[in-house]
Amino acid sequence: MKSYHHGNLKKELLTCALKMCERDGYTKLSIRSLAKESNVSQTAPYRHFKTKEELYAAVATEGFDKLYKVMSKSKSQDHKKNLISSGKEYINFGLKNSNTYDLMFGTAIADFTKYPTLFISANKLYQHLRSEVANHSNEKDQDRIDEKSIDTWAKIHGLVGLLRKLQAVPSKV
Amino acid sequence: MKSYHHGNLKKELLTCALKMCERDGYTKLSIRSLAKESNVSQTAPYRHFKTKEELYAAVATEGFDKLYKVMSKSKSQDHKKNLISSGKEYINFGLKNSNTYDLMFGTAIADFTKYPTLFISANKLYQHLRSEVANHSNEKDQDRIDEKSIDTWAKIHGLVGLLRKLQAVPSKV
DNA sequence: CTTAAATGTGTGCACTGTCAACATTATAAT
DNA sequence: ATTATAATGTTGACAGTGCACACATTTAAG
Repeated sequence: MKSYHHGNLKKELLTCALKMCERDGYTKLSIRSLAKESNVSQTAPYRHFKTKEELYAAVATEGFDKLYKVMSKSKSQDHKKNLISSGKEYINFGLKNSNTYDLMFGTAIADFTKYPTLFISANKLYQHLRSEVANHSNEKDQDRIDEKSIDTWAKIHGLVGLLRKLQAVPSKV
Repeated sequence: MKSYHHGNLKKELLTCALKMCERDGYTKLSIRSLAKESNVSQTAPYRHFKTKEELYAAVATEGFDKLYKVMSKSKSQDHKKNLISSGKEYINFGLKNSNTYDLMFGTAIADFTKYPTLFISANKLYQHLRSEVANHSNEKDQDRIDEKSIDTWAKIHGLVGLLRKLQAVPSKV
């Protein structure tokens, strides 16, 4: 029944990895366990991901794309509403997908620039946030927009991190 | 020369682990490599750290204590100065000791409450920040103080994380 | 002084990332 | 269509890992 060549292994590995990562945490996500869970030989994944970090990068990319999606949902005329919605979605994502989130923002992947698709996805997310900040603040100066964007991102990102450590109640964003 | 019983192995292991963690990142810090670098048998560390996570916890505790120390340096009458100094020291610590920082705030240690000394050290740090925030803001309401404290911590924590990902210039804190 | 506890060593198991050699299939060149 | 080649799969091996066990040696308590 099962042919020697799978035909679509890379995609299947990726979705399986995403599932496993979120379920068990990325530290538990091993190439071998991934292979086993995908019913394929131990080293088959190496044909599609040269190294474990590359697998991580692929999973993280998927994560950034998913996050981008939920943050782009709100398309109100009210720019403030958009920004708030994005913030909520961001925090929600960070709390619900905490394992994937940690892979995305931890030190598992040392250098994003080594993985162009990952870098692009992460940047796309930033650009989206940036545009929302720009719209909301009516700021013209590009550097100031970047400063504000990073500030807000930092705040939200920090919140996500701390909300998981402490059992504190989130303040107003 | 070297006696069978080391006499001070735990402390020596800890400082060695701290060094290795910062040098290679906590993912590379293995119990075995630690044992080797400390010139002791592979399983000797297990007499002092029952599990790898416990070793992590010990290193992280050390990190929190160090961070507390540098953040408590400034004892000006000007509360604003104290807060700003602490912020700078925090960011500096996060950037200089990025590997240890990641161990402290990543998901390597799932639940702080499992390691009381770690929990206490982390809390002590928070209480310090909290007191500085309280002093600076002249706020009375305890919940509001907590909110503000978490907000500022979140912002700084987020900043540290992002500053390492992006090559951006930090904005005013 | 004897006995128990603390702390060290050696061995072994199951798992990991990665590599090299080989098998099979799909694709491109003739 | 047939053949060479590249893509994709499998098996086996190596060193490194966390951890559990039995054992050795030292320290401390009775």
